[in-house]
Amino acid sequence: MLDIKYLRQNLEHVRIKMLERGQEIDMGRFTALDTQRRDILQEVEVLRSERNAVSKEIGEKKKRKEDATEIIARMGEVSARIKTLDETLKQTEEDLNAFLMVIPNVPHESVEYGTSSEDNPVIRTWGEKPVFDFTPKPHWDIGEDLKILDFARGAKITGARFTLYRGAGALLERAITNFMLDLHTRQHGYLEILPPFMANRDSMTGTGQLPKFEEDLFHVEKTDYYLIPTAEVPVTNIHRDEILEEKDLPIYYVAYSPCFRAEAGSYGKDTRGLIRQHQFNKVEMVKFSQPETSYDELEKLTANAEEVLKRLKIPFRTVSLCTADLGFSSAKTYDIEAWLPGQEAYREISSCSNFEDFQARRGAMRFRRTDGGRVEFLHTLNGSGLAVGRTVVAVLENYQQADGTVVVPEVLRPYMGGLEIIR
RNA sequence: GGAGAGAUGGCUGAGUGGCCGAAAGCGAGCGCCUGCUAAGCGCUUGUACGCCCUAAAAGGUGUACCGCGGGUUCGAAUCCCGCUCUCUCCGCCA
Repeated sequence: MLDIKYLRQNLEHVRIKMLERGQEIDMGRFTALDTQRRDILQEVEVLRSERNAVSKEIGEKKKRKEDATEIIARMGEVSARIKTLDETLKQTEEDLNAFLMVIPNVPHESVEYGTSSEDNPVIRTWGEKPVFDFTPKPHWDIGEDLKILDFARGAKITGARFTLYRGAGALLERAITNFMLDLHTRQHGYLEILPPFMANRDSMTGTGQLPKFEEDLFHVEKTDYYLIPTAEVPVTNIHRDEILEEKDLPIYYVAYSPCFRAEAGSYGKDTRGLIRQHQFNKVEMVKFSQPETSYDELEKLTANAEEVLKRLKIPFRTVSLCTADLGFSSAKTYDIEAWLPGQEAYREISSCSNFEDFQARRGAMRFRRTDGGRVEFLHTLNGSGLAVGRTVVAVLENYQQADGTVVVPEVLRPYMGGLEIIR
């Protein structure tokens, strides 16, 4: 959510920034609601003030056994008026809030203007693409041939976009997860979290999934709960409605979780393989920082995610999302794209974002300055470190051999009982 | 699933209709005192929103907030209703 005072004072600037994202915002409606709210607020507060004063007077009169029936009657009318105004005020605030809640974040000044993912500038490229003396296979063929991925049975058990892992496949997924958690906790200074895999409406609203993107979520019937689409939701909401001490910042958390996405509107896209599933595993890094250091933290966070691919020796490139491709809550996002030889394409494997105070404002996440004691919104960041299923894809495709077997990356072998080749 | 108890400021804990944004203690901050440390003394110590002032802060002022949402009343932390969460006991269960 944007700062309402900032919005008031920068109407045109925000309008243009939203247009760059491809969003038309009706600023007239905002101004009307905002003005109406303040007008009613002022009127009702004057009346409340009067009621407070006179009620005190009534109390004193009664104590002195004086007659107060006349002013009691008058205050009855004032109270009735307050009640009416309160109802209008409540409605206006709801409308205003609903309006603000669906306005995306303002892109950071360093974010380039663009109209699609084609316009995302490449920031850096790492690694040598493997050269094969045979035609590399896509991971779904590799996985099925080795009997480590079973798409047909996943679909039988549940439905499309669900996969059954077997044997070395299941072990590989688990090994990658543990390797990444160990790297981030032991080398990069993150505290491991194991969060709930369902979250309530307030949490979903805090991080920005709701109210706008309800159709992307799985809702659990007869409850207020949603399956989390990413560990970002429960982990960022750890500090919802809290005031932290500045000395405790920055805070680094890392969490493994399964992620559940309805993938509405992606019919026909990536229908084969592990790339786009309704359920997948992810290791997520989440940071809380002071505003002045959040962009340094974003660079470090992105480097932490890249380090996973470097250690796995998988080629990748990092792009900066342009205005049109930027997520709803994000001010700036780097996507890390791993090279997939089977598809001859770079595919997203991590997304690292700085939300600035956008989520903090929605979720009332604040901190108190050591110097001066002022309370301010903090900045939240997160990034995949990495998407586990897609890392399995990258390993299978980059480490495949002519005979259909797959070499296990060296850093994963300790996590797989020393296994060197999946055959 | 059944029965009961509870939810107050950073923490502990008073408060059963007006004198309560809220006692007291602890903690924290500032100052005084003491050769250092400790003790002692004094003061300060929530958040949000609106308005005034300001370049912006600071400051002033008003309103709201005692788990959340309604209700009664001139007036609610306090009375009534609903909900959520926590704890205890019973049942069930990994």
